[in-house]
Amino acid sequence: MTEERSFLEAARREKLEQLVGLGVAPFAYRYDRTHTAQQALDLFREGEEPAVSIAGRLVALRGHGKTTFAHVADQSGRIQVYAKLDEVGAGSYDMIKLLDLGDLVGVEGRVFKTKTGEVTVRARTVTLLAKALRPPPIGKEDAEGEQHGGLKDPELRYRQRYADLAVHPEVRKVFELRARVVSFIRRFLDDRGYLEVETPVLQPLYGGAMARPFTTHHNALDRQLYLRIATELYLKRCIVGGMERVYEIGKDFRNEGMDRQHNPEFTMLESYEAYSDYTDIMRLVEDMITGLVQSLFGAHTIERFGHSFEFRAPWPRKAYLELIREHAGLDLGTATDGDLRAFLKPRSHRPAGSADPALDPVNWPRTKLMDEVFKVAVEPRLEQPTFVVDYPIEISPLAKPKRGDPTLTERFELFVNGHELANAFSELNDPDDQRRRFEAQLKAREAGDDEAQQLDEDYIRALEYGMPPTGGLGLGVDRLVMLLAGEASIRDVILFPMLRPE
RNA sequence: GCGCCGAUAGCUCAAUUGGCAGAGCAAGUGACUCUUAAUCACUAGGUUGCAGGUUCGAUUCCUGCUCGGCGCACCA
Repeated sequence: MTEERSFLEAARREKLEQLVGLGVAPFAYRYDRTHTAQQALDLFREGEEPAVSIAGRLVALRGHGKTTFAHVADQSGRIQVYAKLDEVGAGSYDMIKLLDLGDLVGVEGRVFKTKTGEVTVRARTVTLLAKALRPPPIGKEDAEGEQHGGLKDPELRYRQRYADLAVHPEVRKVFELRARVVSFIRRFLDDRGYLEVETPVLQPLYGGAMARPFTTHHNALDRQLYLRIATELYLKRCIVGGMERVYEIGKDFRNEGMDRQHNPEFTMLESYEAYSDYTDIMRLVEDMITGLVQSLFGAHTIERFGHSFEFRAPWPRKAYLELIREHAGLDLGTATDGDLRAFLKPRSHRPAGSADPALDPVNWPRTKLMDEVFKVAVEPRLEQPTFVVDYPIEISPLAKPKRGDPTLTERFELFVNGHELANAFSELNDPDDQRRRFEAQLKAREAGDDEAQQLDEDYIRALEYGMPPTGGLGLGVDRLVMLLAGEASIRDVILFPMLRPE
């Protein structure tokens, strides 16, 4: 490493030594900042020169011999700094000449306006707070505000998110939005009497969703454990125990492919409310998301991805089977499996004689065919917020049968912009029925569906103690943030997304 | 997992049919006490992702690998 260090870093280390030679401590302990950059800008009044101390990273540096102009950026924004030999003193100016782009500095002085009209801090003292030994991948902004250079390589942006954030304030905005979303959800549920709880990430059995898990091993117990794929079954155990409204916002882990909508670990909100059903949960979701959009943007309509999304409630509720009839022209009451395959054939891009028989629609059970028809024909059409309700019972093993039609369940999924955002149901609380549903899942597993759920005896035991009727919700937080931030890739709403090792 | 595309200086990008690897910014030295993509002069900066192959000669053509992007599959 030492001999491989680039000449750019060598130059910075050389300056570091010169600074030490000048008696400057290159890595300070603290700084008394009185104003952020934005506060300092706002402070300016014509004819006044208020004193401020600001601190931040040097993002532009223009030396002119015995004067130096710079821009210092902090979390609030950036402000110009003007340092003049006569005003900071010769010793201090020697230090200023050794500063580099990327260094962290504190500046104390008075706010004034230059003759070209930019509000600026006229430095009285400049303090080095931390020397940057590596050059920041900083771009330049021209008079029209257009960026030149900068960090564009997406791999570097995700791998070195610290550099991405340091150089691109707009990236930080996405994560500020994310934080406001999560904080709003907490407040919303807390205000409705929900209790936030934490359930196990390491689980002896995984359940609550259809997915392949990560496995791990506990040494002292010498047993295999799974990273959770959902919090569902534990949260409902809480409901059994009399915690009538609970939620958890946490990471789930699914051992599946990665693409711009999937990261192996992702953030899920799950909430459960005793004595309510899925219609209550629909209203809860409407209230939560319309409230969120209103609180974030002060409006019910937002423009994203070239479309306008209208969040004003109530949102349309459309039955799963109706939508398939409407968009695919298939009546699932009378259509045969062959009809479904015939519909899928021209629309599905699956390789015909694929090596993996599980990928060949010819071998799919009817439920999977239906699901595929829905995915291909219906999902892309669900642009505006829409509740899809009453899913077939075979693909909903944790939901109560629908009143009046036991082939369906009281379940809904919320779709926006063609993507599923939430999944919810009237929770199945009949332990004997739950056992039968698990057993059906076991059969599906034996038939080769490795995402089918496991039979959780302890969960059934919990239901046998009696679970009140309960409405439950799962909501993908990353997906919600993607929609609200207008980001097409999940990697742009996760600070440190999963990447292959360098 | 499959397909397509990509990887060149710290960053952003060039390089003609295969013929000495370049620019802007960043960096170094000098000049400059209201500049703002500061300016001017000079200087330095490269194992062209890795490993092979073809060729007198490879950034360029071929094969394999690594990493990434996009699409498909899986899924939320």
